[in-house]
Amino acid sequence: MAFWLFKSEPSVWSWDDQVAKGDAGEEWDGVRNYQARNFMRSMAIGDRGFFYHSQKDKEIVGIVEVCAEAHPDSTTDNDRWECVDIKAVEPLLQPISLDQIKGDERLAEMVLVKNSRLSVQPVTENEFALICTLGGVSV
DNA sequence: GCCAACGTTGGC
DNA sequence: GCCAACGTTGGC
Repeated sequence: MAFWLFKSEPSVWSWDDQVAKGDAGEEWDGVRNYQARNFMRSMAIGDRGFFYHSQKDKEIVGIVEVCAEAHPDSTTDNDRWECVDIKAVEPLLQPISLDQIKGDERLAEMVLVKNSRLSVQPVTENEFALICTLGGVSV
């Protein structure tokens, strides 16, 4: 299984919006970046990821699961853009802030730190497990 | 609100 | 195929 991080600006699409969709999940649409799209193409059903609030909050707030593989993005006619569907699994009891990640040498190599503009990115298994632990949830 | 970093576009 | 111009993202 692979691990990922999905970044969203909460005023556009928040964790609460995601939770409201329940197990049906929702398209992670609107991505217009090849790197991010390519990561989504490589995702498999059951992969886990973090849900990150950018801009104001700047923290990882929850865990999601991929529930549909890459398919055309319904928000555009341009067939080069694809997206997966994800569903909320559980919130972090303790959200993990960007500051906290930057301050932890074990997490300093995260793409979130290295390339802050990439909206869909891979997370290593170790990073995933550590953040789950820090966030108060079992993996 | 600013700006650095980065990605994309299009003229040559 | 290069690169200048432009647009967008997101941290500060």
